[in-house]
Amino acid sequence: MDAKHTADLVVLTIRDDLLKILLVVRENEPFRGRLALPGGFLRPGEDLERTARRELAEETGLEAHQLPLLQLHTYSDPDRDPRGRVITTAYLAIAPDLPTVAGGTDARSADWVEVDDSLREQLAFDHWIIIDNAMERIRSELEYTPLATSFCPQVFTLSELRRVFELVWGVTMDPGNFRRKVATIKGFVELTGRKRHNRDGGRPADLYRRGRARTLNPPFRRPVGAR
Amino acid sequence: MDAKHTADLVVLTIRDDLLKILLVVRENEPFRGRLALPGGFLRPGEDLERTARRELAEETGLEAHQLPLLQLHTYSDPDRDPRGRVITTAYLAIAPDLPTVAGGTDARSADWVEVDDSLREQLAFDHWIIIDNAMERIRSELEYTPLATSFCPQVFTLSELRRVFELVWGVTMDPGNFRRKVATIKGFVELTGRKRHNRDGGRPADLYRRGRARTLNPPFRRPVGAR
DNA sequence: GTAATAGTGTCTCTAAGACAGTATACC
DNA sequence: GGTATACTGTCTTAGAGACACTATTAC
Repeated sequence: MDAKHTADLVVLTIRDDLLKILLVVRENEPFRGRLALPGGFLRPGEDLERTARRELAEETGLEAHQLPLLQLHTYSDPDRDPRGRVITTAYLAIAPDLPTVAGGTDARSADWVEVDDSLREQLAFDHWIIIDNAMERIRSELEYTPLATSFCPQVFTLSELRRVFELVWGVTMDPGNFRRKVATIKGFVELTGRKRHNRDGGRPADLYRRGRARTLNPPFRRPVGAR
Repeated sequence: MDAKHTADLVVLTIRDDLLKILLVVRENEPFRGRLALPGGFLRPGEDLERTARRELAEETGLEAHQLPLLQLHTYSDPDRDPRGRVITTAYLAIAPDLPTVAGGTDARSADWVEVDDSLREQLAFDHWIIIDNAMERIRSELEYTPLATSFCPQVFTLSELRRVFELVWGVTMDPGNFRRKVATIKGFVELTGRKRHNRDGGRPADLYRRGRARTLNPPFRRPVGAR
């Protein structure tokens, strides 16, 4: 049988010291007016990753040519879309805090919503399941891959990096042990030699950039009590 | 745009002390006569996991109602199928050594092929990429999930379980350390109390069954030099 | 007894967690 | 000086790897 196919995006960032997801208000039926993941239909000649990038730009104004996309999962319940047979593949994008986004053609507006809040909303389609699955995947990816650095700008402090782990896992971590742990993982981060001064005083922090490692060895272990 | 959608299966087992994958010889064009993953087209009312189960039964005679399927990745290159726009979602199934399989309707024959051999064959479509990605995924899953027990029958010895890790990772492991490691992971395996006697002598081995853990804590660490 | 396989104990080293102490900034 | 943030060191414990040793079978 023939089906339509969409790519939906879970776009995450840290803003105001909170973990936030990019959601759009649907402009068209079905679920007009509801919050939804940005995304849209596959076009001829495109693969799904290109669809995801194009829709992200169209719906939110985020140009993401260099943003790495991670394919998450494909949802194919026959009844998941009231319009008929629509299969969707979810992609993950993580960005450092970005300028406020603007709605594009398909969506009335695009905004950052705290992830926990988004899961309490009435979302369009099965999007709450997609977000829920995505969050569990991200919590796991933090253990074994340098994904956490995707939340940080090009150069960052270890406090910023630690905050990513704390927000995603819902824990607090000892700064000293975190620093030592990061240092034992080869290729995770590199010293830049520069420092960042704080407004309110305090010792200036060393600035780091991402390393070349594509996998963390040894991996992080999610603390007991973490999400 | 509309597209056709297929589910393809990476079915693995250990036979003759080798890691083997289930492949079919294609009965129809395109790629008639070539080896391919079992799989086929989505039908109305089915989700992709049901498609995968149905095709597995039709093409290979394997009834897999209770076999857990793990969704791997969706492949959507516009040119991946010469017939036109066909997107495929790959699923993983792992089975303990099974009775020899027979070809079904769509496929001339189904047979177990050593995985490394399969990657040297000229496979249909992009199936070598799917297998390659699947193997990397499995190597990773062994670290964090009880997937290894899926290769074993309901009750098994620790030597059998250790052999799964050795074959998938391409290493040899110290039996004593492996035993101690397995014991520290809560809910990974449980003692049955029974023992298995060997033909050629040797101390009888304790028999275990899978535990309830869905994630390994602490996880295994892939030895250096492992695949 | 020997050969074969299963299982235990011990020693060393790495890594994790708790937490005290030091360093460098702003005020 | 006080406060705030960044970083270092030390102690204890858990886990990994190497490897010697004991246990139980077939022959």
